[in-house]
Amino acid sequence: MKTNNQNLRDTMNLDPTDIKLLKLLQEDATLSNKELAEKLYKSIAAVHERVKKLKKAGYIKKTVAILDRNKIGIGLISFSQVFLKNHTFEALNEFEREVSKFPEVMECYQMAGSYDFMLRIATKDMEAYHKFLRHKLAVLPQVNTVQTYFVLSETKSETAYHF
Amino acid sequence: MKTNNQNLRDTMNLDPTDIKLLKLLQEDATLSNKELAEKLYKSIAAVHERVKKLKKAGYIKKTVAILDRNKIGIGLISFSQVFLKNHTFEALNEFEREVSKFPEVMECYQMAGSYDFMLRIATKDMEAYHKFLRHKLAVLPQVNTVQTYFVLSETKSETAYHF
DNA sequence: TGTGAAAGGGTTATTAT
DNA sequence: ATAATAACCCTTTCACA
Repeated sequence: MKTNNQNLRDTMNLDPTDIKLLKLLQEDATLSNKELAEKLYKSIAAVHERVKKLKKAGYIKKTVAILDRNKIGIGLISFSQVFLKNHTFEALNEFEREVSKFPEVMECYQMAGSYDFMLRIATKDMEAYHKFLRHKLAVLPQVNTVQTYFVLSETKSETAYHF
Repeated sequence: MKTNNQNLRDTMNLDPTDIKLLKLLQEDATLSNKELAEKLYKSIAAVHERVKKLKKAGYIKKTVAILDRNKIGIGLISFSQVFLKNHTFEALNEFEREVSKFPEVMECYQMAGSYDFMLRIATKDMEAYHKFLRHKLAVLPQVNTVQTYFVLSETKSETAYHF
């Protein structure tokens, strides 16, 4: 099974129809096979088959609803640059594992350059961020320093890649 | 119409079922009303009605497919801190408007603190990033300096908020 | 791979409670 | 606000090109 999947992923080639399909679905995943078929000048069955393949091959990782974060009480986004005390394999791994468990951490990236990790953090407000920093992030034994920048306003927030 | 919508948005209160619904859909928007109804111990019609309301009221902004960016040839993510030459209302607005048009810019945030904007940029590779910087971003007349940090690896990437 | 048709299931509007 | 019904549309599969 594992081998099969891997083979599919590595060998699958996207034709122009697949690319259009992916572009449409990453903008609006509620499009029905019928609607997609019309836009692509293909039959419903053909579209259905392609979408199934693209999912199986891992091109489509998941389909999700994007919520209005302010309406659900997520009022503060911040970016934290985290410097670790040391850069052993174990320290990096352990930090990644632990920090990924925090629900406030939406994204975690290991960075090239002057700091080690960049986190995008979503909290209700400044007080919630403060608690997160004091009781969760700063408490991790691998962490040396944390530098946080707060978002004033969100101008663009896109999930669809241009390719 | 506009007034109606606005009223709906501002006055709608979420009960525990709405919250569970939103949480389920932001993890997996392919769940059918039937599946949601089973998980929430409600009727299909009730779930259908709630989802419709939550969309209309703007809680659910859109539903999208999340693609595997490496498979579609987006190999480089970078964060750019952008400092503007001046901070007039017009300069800020004009920068936001122009930078949002670039497909490489996935996210644009105005920041509190020492720099003005934070961009998350997605490109095929370093060469594509370089072209973007030289011919698009650095060319904007409002831009003073750009400091870019490159992502080595993505440890966590989540679209679902914890609320 | 793509097509068209058939069967089954899901979605949606309507009704009533 | 929820439940039940019915009509409709969509998804899914299959035989065939």
